[in-house]
Amino acid sequence: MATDGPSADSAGVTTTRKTFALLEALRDEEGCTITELTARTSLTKSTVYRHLQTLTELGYVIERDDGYYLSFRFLQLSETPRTRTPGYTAAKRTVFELGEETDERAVFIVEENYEAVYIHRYGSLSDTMIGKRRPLHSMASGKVILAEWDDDAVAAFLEATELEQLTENTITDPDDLYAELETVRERGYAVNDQEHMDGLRGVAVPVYTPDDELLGSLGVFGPTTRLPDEYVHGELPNRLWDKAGEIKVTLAYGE
Amino acid sequence: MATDGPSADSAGVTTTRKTFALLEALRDEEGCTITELTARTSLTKSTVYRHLQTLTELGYVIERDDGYYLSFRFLQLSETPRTRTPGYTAAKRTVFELGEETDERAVFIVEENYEAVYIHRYGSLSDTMIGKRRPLHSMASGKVILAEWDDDAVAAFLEATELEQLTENTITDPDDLYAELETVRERGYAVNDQEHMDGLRGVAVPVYTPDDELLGSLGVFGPTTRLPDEYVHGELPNRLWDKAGEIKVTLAYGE
DNA sequence: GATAGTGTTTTGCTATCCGGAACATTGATG
DNA sequence: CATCAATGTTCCGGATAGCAAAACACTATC
Repeated sequence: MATDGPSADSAGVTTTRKTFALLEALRDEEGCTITELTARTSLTKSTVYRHLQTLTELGYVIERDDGYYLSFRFLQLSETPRTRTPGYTAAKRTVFELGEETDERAVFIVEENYEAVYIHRYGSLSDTMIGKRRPLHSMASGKVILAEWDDDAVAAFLEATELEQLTENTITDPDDLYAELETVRERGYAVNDQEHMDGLRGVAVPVYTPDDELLGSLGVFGPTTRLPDEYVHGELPNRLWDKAGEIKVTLAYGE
Repeated sequence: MATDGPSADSAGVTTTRKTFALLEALRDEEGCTITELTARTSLTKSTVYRHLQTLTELGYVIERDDGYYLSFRFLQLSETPRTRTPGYTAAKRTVFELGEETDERAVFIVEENYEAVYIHRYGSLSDTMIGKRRPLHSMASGKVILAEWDDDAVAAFLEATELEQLTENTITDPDDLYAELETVRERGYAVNDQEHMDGLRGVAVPVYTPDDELLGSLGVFGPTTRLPDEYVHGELPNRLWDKAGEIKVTLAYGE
């Protein structure tokens, strides 16, 4: 069931909301029939059919014998933000190298609408996580990004969001978060110590452009058994700083 | 000016077409103001405003001081097809390795609606090409894919499309294409010899799943000066076969 | 052949979307 | 400060586009 579907209480263009409810149902499960999409959305059969026909004509949905699929044409819409700045493209290559060198999951994450968004990721073949959104406060990468903001900006974030408790370790008290961000600023890196998911640790550093603007956050995560304290506070941040510096150099001097 | 916008002659849900006209205008140029989008689309100012507000509420568009931007949320829609099969994810890593090893542009391409679509690419920081669509007949990767089809399927393709002439070398005669596909089948690889763009050569091979289904096409391309005949017909296809085989093995036995 | 399930088309109704106009805001200029 | 132009935001009445329900067509199964 698509979670971002149209709501009767929402303003705006209702037809557009219905279209996206349908697209999100397909996002969550491809190859659905019209009957299945009717069940997954709160739309009627003929509305589903009509929207699908339109989306198919526009090239955003593919109809096959067994059902409907999202088209690769959405790549054109997603690559526009993902290549918004050459830094994002440079980070892609770095994430790959980092993943290979550490033999762990490597990620490049940015913030959008107060959420951490996976832009690039090196890891398993199954779930690429790209495009997925996570709370800023419970991730090393998110904390790195928050640490770049002044207190007013962090206060606005706290006003607009809730410090959701995901594990026993998750920071849920604003004062604790301010203190943690201060630690991140001093250290130059952030650690997620099972704050997002039990058994998982992560380290992240900020990535700056040659103009010293924050580009995003470069991070590595893995099971606690493979990321002990000495590594998390020693070699790993060092390696991440090196890699972040490589991105900066690539941007300053070209490939 | 968005090229896939709504047309007065089209059937279907007109409101949805207007929404996508707007999204495509933003795809082509980000950071536009309402006035600019009104000029770029044939929509009126209040329609533009209304749709943008809806898209912003849905999280697909971001409003900033200087204009409107596409959200990373589109990654969620594009990653669904791009991770439709683990083979595509495996191909991503291989494309990177291939690009690094050859020091050329490396690509993984699939077919959708009779067009070649760049799914993964290793190359310059500027234009990543991902999501872009190209004619099948003028690309090595496209010819590899066409060579996998039987004559009926190729005939249907020829019926539905036009063999557009892009360079002097482009194949524009159906009989020539059939002959070329036969050559591709015999050789096991395809060459694009300045058929798509003057000065550019490419080589591509098919990538198969462990079930021997066609996954897509793995290719390398670069300027003719760097891709001479001996390389194009010798070491390069060999390397591509090796890499394609690696994908197959990865899929068969895991990472 | 009959039947159930699913996809496609039809159709009348009305609410939604639209576009034009009014209004609000902002920045620049004198 | 006042004025003005440009741009963004809201309002509003009308009509048509979108809707949902129903009818119809198609397919697979027994």
